[in-house]
Amino acid sequence: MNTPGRAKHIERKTRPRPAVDASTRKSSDERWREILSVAARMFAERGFAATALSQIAHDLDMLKGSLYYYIKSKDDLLYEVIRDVYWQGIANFNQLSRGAGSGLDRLRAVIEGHVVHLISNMTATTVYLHEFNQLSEARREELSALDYSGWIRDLIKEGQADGSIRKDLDPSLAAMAVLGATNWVYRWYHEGQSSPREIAAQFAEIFTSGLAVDRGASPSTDPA
Amino acid sequence: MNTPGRAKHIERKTRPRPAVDASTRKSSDERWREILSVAARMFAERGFAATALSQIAHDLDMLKGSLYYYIKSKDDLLYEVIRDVYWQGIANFNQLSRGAGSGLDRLRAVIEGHVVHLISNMTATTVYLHEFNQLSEARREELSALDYSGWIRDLIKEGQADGSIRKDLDPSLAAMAVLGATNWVYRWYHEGQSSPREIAAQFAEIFTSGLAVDRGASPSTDPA
Amino acid sequence: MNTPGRAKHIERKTRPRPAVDASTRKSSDERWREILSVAARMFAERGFAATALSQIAHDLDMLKGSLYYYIKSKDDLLYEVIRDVYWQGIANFNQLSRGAGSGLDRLRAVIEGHVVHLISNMTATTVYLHEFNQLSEARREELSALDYSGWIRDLIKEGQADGSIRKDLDPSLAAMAVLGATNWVYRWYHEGQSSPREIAAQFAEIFTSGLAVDRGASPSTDPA
Amino acid sequence: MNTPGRAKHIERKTRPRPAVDASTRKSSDERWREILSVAARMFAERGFAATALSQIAHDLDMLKGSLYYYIKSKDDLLYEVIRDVYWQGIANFNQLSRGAGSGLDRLRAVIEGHVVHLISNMTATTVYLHEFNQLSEARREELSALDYSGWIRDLIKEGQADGSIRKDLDPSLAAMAVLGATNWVYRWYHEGQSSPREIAAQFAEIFTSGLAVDRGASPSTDPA
DNA sequence: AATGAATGAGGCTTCATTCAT
DNA sequence: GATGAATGAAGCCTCATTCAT
Repeated sequence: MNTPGRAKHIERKTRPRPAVDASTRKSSDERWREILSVAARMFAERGFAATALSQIAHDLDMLKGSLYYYIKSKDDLLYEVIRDVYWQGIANFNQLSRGAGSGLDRLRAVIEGHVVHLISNMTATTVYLHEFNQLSEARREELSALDYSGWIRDLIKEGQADGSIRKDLDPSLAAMAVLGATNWVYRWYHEGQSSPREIAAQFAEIFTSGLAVDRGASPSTDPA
Repeated sequence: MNTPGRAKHIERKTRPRPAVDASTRKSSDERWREILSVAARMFAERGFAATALSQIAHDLDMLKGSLYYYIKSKDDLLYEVIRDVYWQGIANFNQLSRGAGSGLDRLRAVIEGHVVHLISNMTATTVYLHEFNQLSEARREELSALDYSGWIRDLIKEGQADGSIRKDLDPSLAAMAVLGATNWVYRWYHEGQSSPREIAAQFAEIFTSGLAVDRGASPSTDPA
Repeated sequence: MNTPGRAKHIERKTRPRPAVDASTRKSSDERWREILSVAARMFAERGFAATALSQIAHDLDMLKGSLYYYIKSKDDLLYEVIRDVYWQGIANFNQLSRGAGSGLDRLRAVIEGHVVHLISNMTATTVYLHEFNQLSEARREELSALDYSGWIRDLIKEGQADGSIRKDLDPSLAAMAVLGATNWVYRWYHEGQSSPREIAAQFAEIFTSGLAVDRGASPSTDPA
Repeated sequence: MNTPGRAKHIERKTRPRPAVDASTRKSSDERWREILSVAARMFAERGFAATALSQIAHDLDMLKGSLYYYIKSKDDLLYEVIRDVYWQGIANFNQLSRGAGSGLDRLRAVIEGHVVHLISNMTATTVYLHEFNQLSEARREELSALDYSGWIRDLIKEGQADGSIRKDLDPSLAAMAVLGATNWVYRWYHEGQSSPREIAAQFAEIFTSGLAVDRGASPSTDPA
């Protein structure tokens, strides 16, 4: 597991795009987004290794060879899809955990926000969560700063310190439980079920109830 | 989310080698179990689609073509790996949920038992959970009876009926939270961390606390 | 029977190369015709199942995988080779049988025309006649409209109706005799023998004499 | 084409069979005949190259490896199937053409006998006629003595000499017509159609009428 | 900004054949 | 008289990638 902290200082590299003059930039950029979108969808649906570039190209009404105007390798495509959602995830978490309130309060906010964010970016998130290992090792390392589990664990520790969270739980394991429940959403959610907000609220409720100090046993009159 | 990754653990399960007397030397059954074991390990490590039969054969010191003495297709191999753990999972769950006690009590037993079982069969479980969709459609349908989420949901409903579980939670969503937390274990567990039993106990504790009735009924956030 | 054998002749048909002006260099269409031609020749020489795509590719100075830019499967190649000659055969027959004259006259024209056509398209005809059963069932059905035997039978019936052909012969069997003699040409013809027209004329003569009315009506053997 | 004559002096080689003691010989021999029979059927149905030994073995309820107790190679099987019918063909022809009467009379007998023989041995004949080229070159040469076309041509020449057959026909071409019509039977005959004798009679009638001297033009009063 | 025609490597699968038992 | 477990070669096919146009 990784050292946590508030999302380290990592500059965002500019996408490797071919030099295009100003006039064509606009449309090329649109095409690029289409490509990413189609690729994300197919990687999510069938898996990275099981998706052929020719299939992606087909859905875009172009030939597979033409994709190489935009990418240097298939791995590029996976990387770009994941990088997008990766940075959004970091930004999202930073904002969520920066709030006021006890550790438990902030944990609730994080759970809710995480679930909503995940569902809002379902396709890319699915690719990120399911296909990360298919990235080249270099790229996997490049994208290793995002460590939700560490961040959540720290939040739990803070809650234990400020008396809002039970001390009999292992912060790391509790963090894994939270992360598992929330990440797993990509495996079962589909539209038409409960709304994202409802899911988020219920999950947050379950975990805050589960982690909160037991009023009966050890009342929360034990501030840090 | 957390930097995802599967194969951190992937222990080589020692095969339950049936005591072979001298006359039965090197039975085909033994070889078949070796094949299943190696295949499971590699599918778990690199993914089904990214694993070549030649790699599996290489690890077994045989030629890739020779695998076809045992299987009819690569899909067969995935199927056999998954089928094993699939039936064990069903059997395991049946036994766990059959116990006495309130719905909540049985839910606790199921959570604990499920986590322990999952960790005990880490490799095959990883394949089952991560590569299920790579099965042919026919096979996916054949293996569609295993519905942990439905079973857990029913358990929660029973708990709500017998008064042991809060009625303000959606049983389906709560079941998904439980299942997500427990299934996710395959994504982060590796030996040397907390013991399986410890993990199981803590997860069970978090969810039983979270779902139990009789806490101060804190549906709405109740800031300090 | 005779020592059977197919490929004695197998001339390399010169492709009808559409006059290409300088701007249209090396069109894909030209390559495709080369592929068809080479495939037809090899299928005729060694049989479909015994011909490897690698052999075809080798003769074309390309890699076997490259063939798949043009075809979807090996069966495709057989199909395309056969389809060409199949339609030509239908067109040819239609024209031949449409002529004026008695049934016998038209039968003579058909026999002559059929033999000439067959020899002119020896390679493809050989593949058609010898490898038809190697087509996938779907394709065999697709190409089931060509029914020389039925057409010839009808011609004979017409001849019997108009009094030009003996009525003591079974039209179906007589048609089979005609078809067998003419189709069999692909098994023995090779350049340097009698000319196609000569063969055609002699075959036509034999059958018209054999089927014609007005010979001394020799149904029963009439020894000298 | 081959030098004709009455089937040269060629001794029949003993089948390459493993040395078996007298007690087991009987049953082994039976099994061998079963093997030949199944192989012939499958080669006739799907073609030699498209038939796998495993399919033949399957139909015999044995394993493909076990076939090698009886044969040394797949080619062996084809060879044995063909050799049987090959010798029968030679014997049959010898007997047929040895009769009395004019050349035309004997031609009639040959046609009739050939058709009946062919239909009586349909499966093996099909393999012989359709798969001969799939034999190894050595074996093809070994079985090159059977030359129906030459024999028939000679018969026709004799008929032309004795005045029973028209002199305006090329004996070779006429022989090919006869042979084509008769051999082709394997391509269309199936039980439930006209009886073998009927087919044989009609074919003989067509060709004797077609080849006979025209009573009007050149009466058969022209003995050798 | 893309096409068309490949390449080359490698993937899955089949199959004739072997050989110890 | 056959089995069981391979081998090794080859077959069909896929696919990421290239490059001239």
